[in-house]
Amino acid sequence: MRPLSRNRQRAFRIILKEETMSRELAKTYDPKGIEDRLYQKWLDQKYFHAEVDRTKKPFTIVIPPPNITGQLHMGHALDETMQDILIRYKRMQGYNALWQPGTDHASISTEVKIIEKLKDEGTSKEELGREGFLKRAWDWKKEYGGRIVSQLKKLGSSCDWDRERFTMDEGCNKAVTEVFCRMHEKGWIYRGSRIINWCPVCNTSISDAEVEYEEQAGHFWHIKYPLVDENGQPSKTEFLEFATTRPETMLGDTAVAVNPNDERYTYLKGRQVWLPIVGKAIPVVEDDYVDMEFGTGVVKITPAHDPNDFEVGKRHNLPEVNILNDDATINKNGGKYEGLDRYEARKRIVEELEQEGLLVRIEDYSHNVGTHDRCGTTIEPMIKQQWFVKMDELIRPAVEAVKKGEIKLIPERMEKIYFNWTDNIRDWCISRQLWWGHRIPAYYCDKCGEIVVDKDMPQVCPKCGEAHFTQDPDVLDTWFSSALWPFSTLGWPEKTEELDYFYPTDVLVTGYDIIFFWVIRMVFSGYEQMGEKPFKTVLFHGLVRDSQGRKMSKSLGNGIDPLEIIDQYGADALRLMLMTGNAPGNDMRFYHERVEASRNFANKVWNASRFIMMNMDQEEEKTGKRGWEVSYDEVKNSLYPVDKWILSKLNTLVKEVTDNMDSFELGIAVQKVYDFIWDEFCDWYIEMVKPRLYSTAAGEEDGKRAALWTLQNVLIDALKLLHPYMPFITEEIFCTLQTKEESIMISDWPVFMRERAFEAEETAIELMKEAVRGIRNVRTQMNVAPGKKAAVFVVSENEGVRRIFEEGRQFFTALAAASELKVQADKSGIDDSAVSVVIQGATVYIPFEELVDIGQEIERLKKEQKRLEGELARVQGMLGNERFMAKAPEQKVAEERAKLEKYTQMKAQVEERLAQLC
RNA sequence: GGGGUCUUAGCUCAGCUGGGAGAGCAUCUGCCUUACAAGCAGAGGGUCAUAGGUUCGAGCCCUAUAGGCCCCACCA
Repeated sequence: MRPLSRNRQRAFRIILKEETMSRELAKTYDPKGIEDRLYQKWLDQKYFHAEVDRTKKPFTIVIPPPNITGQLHMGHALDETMQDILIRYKRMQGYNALWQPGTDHASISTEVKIIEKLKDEGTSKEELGREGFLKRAWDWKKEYGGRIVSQLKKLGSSCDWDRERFTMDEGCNKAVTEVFCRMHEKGWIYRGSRIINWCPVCNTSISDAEVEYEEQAGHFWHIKYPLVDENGQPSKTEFLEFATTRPETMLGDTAVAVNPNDERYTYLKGRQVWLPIVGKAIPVVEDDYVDMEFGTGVVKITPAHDPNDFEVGKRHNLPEVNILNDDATINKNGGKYEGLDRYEARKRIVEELEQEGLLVRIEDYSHNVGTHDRCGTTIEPMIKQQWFVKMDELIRPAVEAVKKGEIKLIPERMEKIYFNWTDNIRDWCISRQLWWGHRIPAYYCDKCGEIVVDKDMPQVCPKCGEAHFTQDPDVLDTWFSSALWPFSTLGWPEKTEELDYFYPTDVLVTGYDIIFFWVIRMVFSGYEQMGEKPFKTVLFHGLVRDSQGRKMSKSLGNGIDPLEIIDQYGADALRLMLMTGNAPGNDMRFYHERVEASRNFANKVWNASRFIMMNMDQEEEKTGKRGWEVSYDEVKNSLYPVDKWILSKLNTLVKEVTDNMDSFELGIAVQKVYDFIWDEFCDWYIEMVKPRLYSTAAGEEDGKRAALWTLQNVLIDALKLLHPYMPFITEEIFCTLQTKEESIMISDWPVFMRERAFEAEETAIELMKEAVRGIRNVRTQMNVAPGKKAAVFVVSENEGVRRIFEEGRQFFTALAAASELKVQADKSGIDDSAVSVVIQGATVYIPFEELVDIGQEIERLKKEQKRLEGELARVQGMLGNERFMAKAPEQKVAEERAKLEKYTQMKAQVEERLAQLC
């Protein structure tokens, strides 16, 4: 390999093979070292930073803030890669691109982790007290909060780190308090005693969205309660049978219900049943809620521990008897069962019922049990005083926005999931009995108990004048602050320039799994607080699963650490792998083989560039001029048809990729770039220009320079198209390749240029490619040794076709392994035993010295004849169909006509050749 | 119970508004051709789940069926 020019040596010092200290570029691309160096450069140059600039159009993405407790996983990697691609693309297009980063305090997750840690240290939350605990939490945040951020950087994320935010920083706190007070003022946040989901392990209420149902094998206990006789005593003969999955809740039963239309039970009207164990009479009520078809048509009602029963209880004014303590042990209302765990109590109650002859039978039963999504504990419905957000009115603009298309969801089917939630929405329980989070700005008068909601602790009670207050001990659901993220990060409630300029944001990228938790809540919060949507488009992605299609999880131990993959293959390879062959909203599987394929592509790009740089160096040594110093106008007239062909192909690529990116078809876009670089550019174009570059013949200087110019400029544009996906390698090559611009990430995105569309050259080169493929094919079929050259005759009556081959003679000879190329109008001088390949308008003959099996050759031609006949039949069928001709679009008809001509011509050529041989 | 989604080459998946079935990996054959063996040149392999329908034309639209996955609801 050639030595490098001086400035090139400098740039490549880092990637030289250290062990040899030779001047060769490494044959394989090694991302180690390069990635960190380039990322640091971008940071130093402040390329990620965006300032309000009214002369430019903004393009904004807010990051879904990762939890401070989190470690980077494949889901993040996919999420961040997509955002980075969009941001880098828009930045190159000249937009003022802001990627707003930050982290989430993740109230309950973090609190649980800290509690675990405290336990290890032999202490506890209670022992530390609220203040002490919060101090520990902040320490924890300082220690681990930065970890996830540094991991995001490894991916190449071009976030504006100068603007990093945290959901519990001063500004976000202010936003949360402001929203709480405003909504309370409006009556949309209220405090109420309602049935909520309680996690007995985390000791807090949780929202409906946080309940995960899982199918569990359980039992159905068939039980009977005695009716109450006329003396007010339990009857010895009359019973009412029903079934339950949670027998212990009978301690809180306050009624038994039947359907009013159930004729079997009309006699029960006005009667009572005897609640065993507890020993009291409870009424029989009639309620439509009861399904007559199910079981015996009798339901025990426990208003305090079942959401449906709660409703029934409200309708019939039933007492609510809470039988559970917060840790799910039975409380004093459970009498002798007080203090027992809910499951132990269940066991004993069943035993007691059995002894009393009230247990009819036990049936195996599989049913869905609500669990807490964070800890997996079976949740317990309980009636508690909590804070709620009233949803019915708040949700309306959020529904309208999507219906009217003001907010676009990609893929579209996500809209159905969205509406499914909005249509069935219930009030949002926002208070949590935790310490780590935003404290609820509600204050209770120490004297009269009056509730005052305000930004700060009130001075005097408006009711009784008392000056002492106690703040509500609860904190807010972590999603309450996340819901404000698109505007709180931009400075709201202050009227900042940023807010005015960057809001509404453009795209939100996230997984479909948090559509309820987050997306919808941001939408209604945006409309409510800002009077404007938070983003224009939501781009959803799926889950990254393991190679067997399972979710990656800690318990399965099947998670793949993105950082290890980056270490092994480079961030670019990981990013490319995540983006190929995947459609929006679809899950994908992780395969090492797929990362390897991406790594191989990086290497391909590297080597193509290496080849081009080598040739440029040689040219520079000779002429002292760099390729990029030459303008298009200077080489325009020296361009060969192949040069125009690749430029034209690139031109089309630019248009298509841009269109795909604009429609968020990121996977399709990168696939096209991949195919262009590997197939068209490397496998064809580079091979086509090699003879020209290596030529020492006089008078070829202009042509050589045109080739170099084309190589370099096509490469640069291809790198630009690739840059959003593979930022590191493209930057490294770009900077080495030329010195005009300092970074590819702030260079201009390529645009389609009409004057660089060369249709004639495209057709010509495609024809030659077909000839080359045909010849290679025949050679393989005939087992011709690769090194063995043979003369090639191209015979065509068409002068234009002959000219095409004359103009491409140089590379065609090389690619077709021809010892010599003769282009002629007739087949004079060609031996009959020559092998032939038919392309449109020409027949290519290859006379091999060895005897060719004529029979085999005839066979081959007949096969080709048959294929063409098949094609012709299809085309003629279409063109002969009146209705096709009447209804098909003009362009389609023209295409088919062209095919008819092509196949007719080729068939004639094949038949002519067959006639000669037979 | 309601809804979504998938079924395309041996495997994993693309296939944009309907207009002659694609990629990567795997397999087979031949090549260390001075950018790249993480490569090059060739090849094999698909009744696009099944059955109907709409259409000049269906992998794509409609209906039904079978199987897989997911979300929501939660009949106690």
